[in-house]
Amino acid sequence: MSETKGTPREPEGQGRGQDLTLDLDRYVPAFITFIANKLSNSATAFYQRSFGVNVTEWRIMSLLAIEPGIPASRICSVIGFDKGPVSRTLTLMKSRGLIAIRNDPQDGRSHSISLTAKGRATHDKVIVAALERERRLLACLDKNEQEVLIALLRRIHDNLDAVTGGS
Amino acid sequence: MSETKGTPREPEGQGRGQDLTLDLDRYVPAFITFIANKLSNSATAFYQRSFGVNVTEWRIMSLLAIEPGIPASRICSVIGFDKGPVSRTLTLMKSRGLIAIRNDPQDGRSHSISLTAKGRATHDKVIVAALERERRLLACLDKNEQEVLIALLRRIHDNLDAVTGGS
DNA sequence: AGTTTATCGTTGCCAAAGCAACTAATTCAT
DNA sequence: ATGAATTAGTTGCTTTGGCAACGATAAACT
Repeated sequence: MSETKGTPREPEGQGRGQDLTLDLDRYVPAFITFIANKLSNSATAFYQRSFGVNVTEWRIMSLLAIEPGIPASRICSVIGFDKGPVSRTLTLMKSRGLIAIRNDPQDGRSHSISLTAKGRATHDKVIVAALERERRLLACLDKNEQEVLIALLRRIHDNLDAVTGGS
Repeated sequence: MSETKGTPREPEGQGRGQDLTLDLDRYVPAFITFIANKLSNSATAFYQRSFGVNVTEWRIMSLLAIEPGIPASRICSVIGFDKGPVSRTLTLMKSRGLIAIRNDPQDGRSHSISLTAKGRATHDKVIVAALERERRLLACLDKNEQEVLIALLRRIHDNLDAVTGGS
């Protein structure tokens, strides 16, 4: 308010002086958090209602379809979740017959996790809905813009240590 | 695995047939969720330790600095949170002297919320750290790429109804 | 070999946030 | 003007997910 937008030096966006504020139309952490929360909430509601799985379970299933036989630690690092919730979710999924957990003969601490036939069948249903949801989300961008977005997000993803590590 | 990557029709990325799987290197919802979770977790840990506020409190403060005197409903819609947690957080912030809540003389249900001097002082400290965190996050992109990312995220943000609404 | 150290996973505990039910207040419709 | 519908915010309940402590196994270092 006290700052005139009349000098649009391209990379400005905040007031200088004593009334420094965020520009919420350009603040990336807020954007990403907002989008992610809405996506996860609506995905859980929809997947739960339609297929009886929540988003976390779906993410685990989608990874197990790609990399069968992985241990829990691999799931944690790929989906970025703590091992506590992952362990609990795996226990639940096993009890529902979605996954099989075998001991790793090489390492008594580790396990080999994979989808059962039932888990695979559920996966094959959910993935159709998941891809359709992504398609709708990205429908506001043309094909090239989608590629640009994916490339930029991947670089941000790979740069997260710059924020989460050294604080 | 059963699909040869030898026919790279640009917009492929998934196997066809019975072993349809996600391509996690190109699946936007997973990227965004991963990034958002890591950002929020590390932000809360850092802001809590350094300034005694969590990320939700910081988001509310940053909005109150921009739009003093708004009601809670406005906070909910801008930060994308449910009114329950927002109400509880506001109560806590008031008890700590960060914000003032006055009754709206026009509407007995509504309130006018604003930062106190103490809240403003905290805001002015946190924002420096927040901008520095964003700077580090985006340091892997050049200035133009950052602009592109912001524009694309804004369009995704504005398109969320396509996924959260009709399903 | 034996002791330390590191890793995998489980569990207890807690904070964060959504949903639903509710109260109070306002607006809308007759 | 009065009853119906809407809206603002509070509160109870539940789910989700992180952190820390732990037990069990494996690796590393004398």
